[in-house]
Amino acid sequence: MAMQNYKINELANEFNITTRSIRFYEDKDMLHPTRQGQTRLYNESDRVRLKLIIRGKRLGLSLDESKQLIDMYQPQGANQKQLEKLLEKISERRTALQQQLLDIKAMQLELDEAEARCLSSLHNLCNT
Amino acid sequence: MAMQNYKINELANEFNITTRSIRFYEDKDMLHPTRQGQTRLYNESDRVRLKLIIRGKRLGLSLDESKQLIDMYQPQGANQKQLEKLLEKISERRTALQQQLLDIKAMQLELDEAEARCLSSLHNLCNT
DNA sequence: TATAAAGTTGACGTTAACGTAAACGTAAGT
DNA sequence: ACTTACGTTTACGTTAACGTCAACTTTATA
Repeated sequence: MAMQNYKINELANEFNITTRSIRFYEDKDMLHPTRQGQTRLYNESDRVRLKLIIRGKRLGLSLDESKQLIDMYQPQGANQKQLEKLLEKISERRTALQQQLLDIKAMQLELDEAEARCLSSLHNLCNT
Repeated sequence: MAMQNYKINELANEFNITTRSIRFYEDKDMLHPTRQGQTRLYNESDRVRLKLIIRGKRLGLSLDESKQLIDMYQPQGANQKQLEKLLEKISERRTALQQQLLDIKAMQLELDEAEARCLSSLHNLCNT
């Protein structure tokens, strides 16, 4: 089973983004496609990284934050200090995620109330 | 019990943002302080709106999106069409929140794995 | 072989969300 | 009266994350 390859447009379609964005991410050193001639070829690893970038965006992360997160996932030749720093960052991220969970719950409740008021208003409009 | 009032700096401190931001939000029509002389005075309603803005930011919403959400919460003199549009938007928001929940869970798992690898690497460093 | 389709690299434009600085008014403490 | 702190407006600066040409090459296809 040969390593799966993707052309830039395939990825752009799959994730519903522009090729411009994909090249931009490469510029930011977040993707590292090989070349066939001058054409970019992406492998599965790049695809995963792209997926993580998109997910990060949905959670409101900046590209820099996503990059840091992604880079954390393979602590290759990291020394002790770097590893401890990573653990710190992981912990911070976890805290942020917890907060986001709370925020989501709160916002869901407010949506419920807003919806109720909307429906009530609609009902009133019919009965007057 | 008189209506609670806040000065711009009190709010800035409470939410850990700059007064510049608060004035900016007013410019965007998201806050409506009264004036005492030329000084701004914020009431509880403004404070709540500010809280919603901040929460929106933590979830990655743009100011425009937050504004729309906040404006939804009081469908005052909305007609039927507007109310139905609101219900639609509420539903969309809910969907987005659901996706964010999934994203958070996924990211939490990945943080777990990343942490495990970090700890393992640290352990290896000690035993070699 | 022509011609369209998809790829490339610059380079400049754009929008959001403030930061920052200038230039000024006002109110409190010493 | 003087300073210090806080308030104001106006306006230009900045960063992130792309969009949008332009000018070109390569690949696929009729």
